[in-house]
Amino acid sequence: MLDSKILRSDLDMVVEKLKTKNFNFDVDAFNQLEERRKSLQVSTENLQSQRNSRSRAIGEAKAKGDDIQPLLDEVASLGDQLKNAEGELGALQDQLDSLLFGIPNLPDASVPQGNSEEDNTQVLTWGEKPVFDFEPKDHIDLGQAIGGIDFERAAKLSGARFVTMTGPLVTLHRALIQFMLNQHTLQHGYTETYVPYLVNESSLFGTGQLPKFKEELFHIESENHDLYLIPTAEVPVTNFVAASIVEAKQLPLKFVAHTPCFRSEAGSYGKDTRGMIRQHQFEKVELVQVVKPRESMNALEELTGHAETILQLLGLAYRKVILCGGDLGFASTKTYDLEVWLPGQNAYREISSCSNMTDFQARRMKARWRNPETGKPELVHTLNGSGLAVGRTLLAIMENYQRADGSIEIPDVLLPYMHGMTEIRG
RNA sequence: GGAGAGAUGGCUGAGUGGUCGAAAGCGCUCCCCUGCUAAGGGAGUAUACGUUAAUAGCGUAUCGAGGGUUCGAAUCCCUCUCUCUCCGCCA
Repeated sequence: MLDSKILRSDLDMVVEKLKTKNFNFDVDAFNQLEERRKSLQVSTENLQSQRNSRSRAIGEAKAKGDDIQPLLDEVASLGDQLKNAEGELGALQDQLDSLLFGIPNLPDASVPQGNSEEDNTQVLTWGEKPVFDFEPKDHIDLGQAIGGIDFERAAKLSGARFVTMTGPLVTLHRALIQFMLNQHTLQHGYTETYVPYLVNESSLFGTGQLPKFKEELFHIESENHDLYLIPTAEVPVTNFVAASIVEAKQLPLKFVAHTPCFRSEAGSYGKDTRGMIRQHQFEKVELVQVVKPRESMNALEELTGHAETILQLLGLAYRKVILCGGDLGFASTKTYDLEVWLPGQNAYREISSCSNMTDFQARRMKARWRNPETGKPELVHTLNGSGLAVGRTLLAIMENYQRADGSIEIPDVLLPYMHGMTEIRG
């Protein structure tokens, strides 16, 4: 959510910046609503003021033992007028709110113009793409050869976009999670957290998934419950600081959480239908930071670096891009995507997305810190990034570490977690 | 699942219809005193919105959330959420 003050004071700048995010702001509609809101608010507050002073007078008169009936007659019509005015103002405020809630965060000046993935700018590439003296398979064929990855079985249980895995590949999957968590807690200074996988509407509003992106969520509604499956650990973890004031000396807060993520993938029919790239359910190790506003851009570099370290330690070639305005997420002011090289697809594919949300989520969540310089509570900045998406990391390892006979070598850093296994074969 | 208690400012906690944005204490800030430290004295100390050149004044809202009663609600009524205690059940 943007600061409604800058909408009023610097609307042109806001509209201009939103254009780079391909968001067309209806200036006329906003101005009209604003005008009406202003006059209605003033007149409503006048009525409230009258009511308050009259009521006080009645109280005083009563205390003195005077006859209050004439005073009561005077205020007889005030109640109805007030009720009308308050109702009208409330309805108008709701309209303005729903407008405001739907406006994305403003992009940083360093964000390139553009409409789609193609316009993202590459910052760097790391590592050597593996060279094979045979035709590399994709993870689906590899999984089939080794056994243990079964999409049809999952379809029987749940439907499309699910998978069951059995055997050593699942051990590798678990090893990845352990490795990532250990790296982030022991080397990068994050605090490990355990969180609910079902969250309420207000949490999702706080991080920006609601009200605008409801169709992308799994909604659990029953007689006694109204909850959503988390699409990412960002939601529960970032909301740790919702409706609170954090002491300056506690910042930055750095949390890491391993959770499943659930996404309905509505609107992505026909996209990545094969394999494990795009699933309704996947595991992710998520990094979240809560920082002082001044430090958030540095924190984004740091956090992205932490995700990159995982790729580097796993020896996976990747490239780092800055998302262009059109590809940038709703709540983000700047996002780095890390794209891992997949030999089976002969392409780089997203494996991590690291974003600085500045005060956008903090304002929705009312997450603040006490600034010692002013003594006042001010909004914090929040950041998050995948460190990494585990399912995609698993298939990246399968495809990058495959051998001619279809077996898969285990990267060195994972060996301590594989209880003796050095390779996986069918 | 059954029975009961509760939710007030950064924190603890008073307040059961009127001048209450809210006593008191703690914490914090500033000042005074005191030859260190400690102790003591005084003043200040919520947030949002509107108006405004203004972080000055003034106005409005906010005592878990939403509704209601009333001229007037932290206080009374209803619904919901959450917390705690006891009993039962249970991974």
